[in-house]
Amino acid sequence: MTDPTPRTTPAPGLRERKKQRTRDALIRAALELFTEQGYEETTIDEIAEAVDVSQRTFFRYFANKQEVVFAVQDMIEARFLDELRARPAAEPPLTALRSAVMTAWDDIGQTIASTVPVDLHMRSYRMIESTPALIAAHLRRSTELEEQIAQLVARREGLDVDADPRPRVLVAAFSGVMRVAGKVWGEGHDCSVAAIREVTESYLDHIGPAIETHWRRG
Amino acid sequence: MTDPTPRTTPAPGLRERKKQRTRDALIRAALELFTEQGYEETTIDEIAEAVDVSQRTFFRYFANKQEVVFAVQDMIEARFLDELRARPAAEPPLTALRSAVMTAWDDIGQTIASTVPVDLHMRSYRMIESTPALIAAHLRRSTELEEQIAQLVARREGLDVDADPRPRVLVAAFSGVMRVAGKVWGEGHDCSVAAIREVTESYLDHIGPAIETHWRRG
DNA sequence: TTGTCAACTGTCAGTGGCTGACATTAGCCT
DNA sequence: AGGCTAATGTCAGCCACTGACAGTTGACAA
Repeated sequence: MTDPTPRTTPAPGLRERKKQRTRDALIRAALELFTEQGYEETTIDEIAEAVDVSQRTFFRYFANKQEVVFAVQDMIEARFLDELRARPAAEPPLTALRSAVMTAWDDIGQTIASTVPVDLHMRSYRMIESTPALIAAHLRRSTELEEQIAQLVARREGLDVDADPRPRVLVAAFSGVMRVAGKVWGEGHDCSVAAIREVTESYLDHIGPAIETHWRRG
Repeated sequence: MTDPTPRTTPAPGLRERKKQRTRDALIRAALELFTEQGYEETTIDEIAEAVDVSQRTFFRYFANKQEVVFAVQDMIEARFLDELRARPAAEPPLTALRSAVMTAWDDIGQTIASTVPVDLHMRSYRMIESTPALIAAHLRRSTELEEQIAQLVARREGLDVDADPRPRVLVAAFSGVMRVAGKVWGEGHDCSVAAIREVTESYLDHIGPAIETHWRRG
């Protein structure tokens, strides 16, 4: 009766599905509470109670209170990095970054929205930017992600990140643009995925021509 | 008997001096413990006990555990901002920044060293860079300081930070260089103030000519 | 189907960061 | 000297987080 040949994942059993549901519920409940009454004002006990699990269980899914806030970002970033790794090596670096972002955003429409509605994600973004402790965490995460991207870009081009400054510079510029795009989206009223796609695309168009000189010595 | 006409400060009484001593002792003890056994591994109780005050008193001097780590940086930054404000308006922006840094470092030799030995300060710097929670806090503080500097630079030049991108760009470049200089100093073995002065100066020399075009419309 | 194993969860007790309330001490000022 | 007020100690309590132990529940083989 059961089909034991799924495409890639090894058939998630009942246990795995249950775990996933609990995790998703915790994220949703946490973000809902955080955005409604504030991050500091929300207790882990409240979150756990909303999902009807023990406080201890919360900490079995998330190492700390901050982690649940960035769970969605984690998914998006992981997807982005995967896409980036999958881009053909022949593609110029900025083009690869751009394509990866776009593909990632498209997938988010399906994958993420099933966990957390897009507008909740947007409200969370605003909450992060207005909570000192989360701003700090966000900055740290950003620098770590930048470093990862720089490493990937360098490998694509066969360069050494420490010897050649161009990967880090490109990634810095790219990240700066992405950051501004995210900010503009967060301040706007359009919570759709299409909106952030649009904004990102137009912003990337601006730096594109300016940087996209031929890297690889011909 | 008492001289009621000090130059600027209104004659610190016994109470004030005592407070200052307690605060300094707390900072010294905290940094000493942090650098020796680690930040997370050190308890507020330990710090308080080392200075022979109650835990509650610690929290009357510092809002939280992180604050004591950055107390010295706070002094340095405050001094730097003061110097920057005092620079003549005729000076080109980068020159003003450079002069302010140099003067600040010179003062640190006297002012800060009396609170915390320079080598302890250097060890603290290394500890911060290797403690995730402190890295995050450090990044947030840095962006806030950058914003303040950008505001000051903009005012000097009679510009609007939101309308003209140049202040923020200059400050970003300046901060980047300062950051690298700090890193290089932290990795080196020379804990003297002269060393960091030297490093800073040489690094600033590099970007100087590149950016120092005439800003003010002549 | 059943029984075993391992994973998931709840409970409990405890640590450490942090705060409010209240009493006590100690510098300041007349 | 004595009143005022700031600084401190004490205590009780909240909340984030953790280890230990026990109970429950999927997974999997006999």
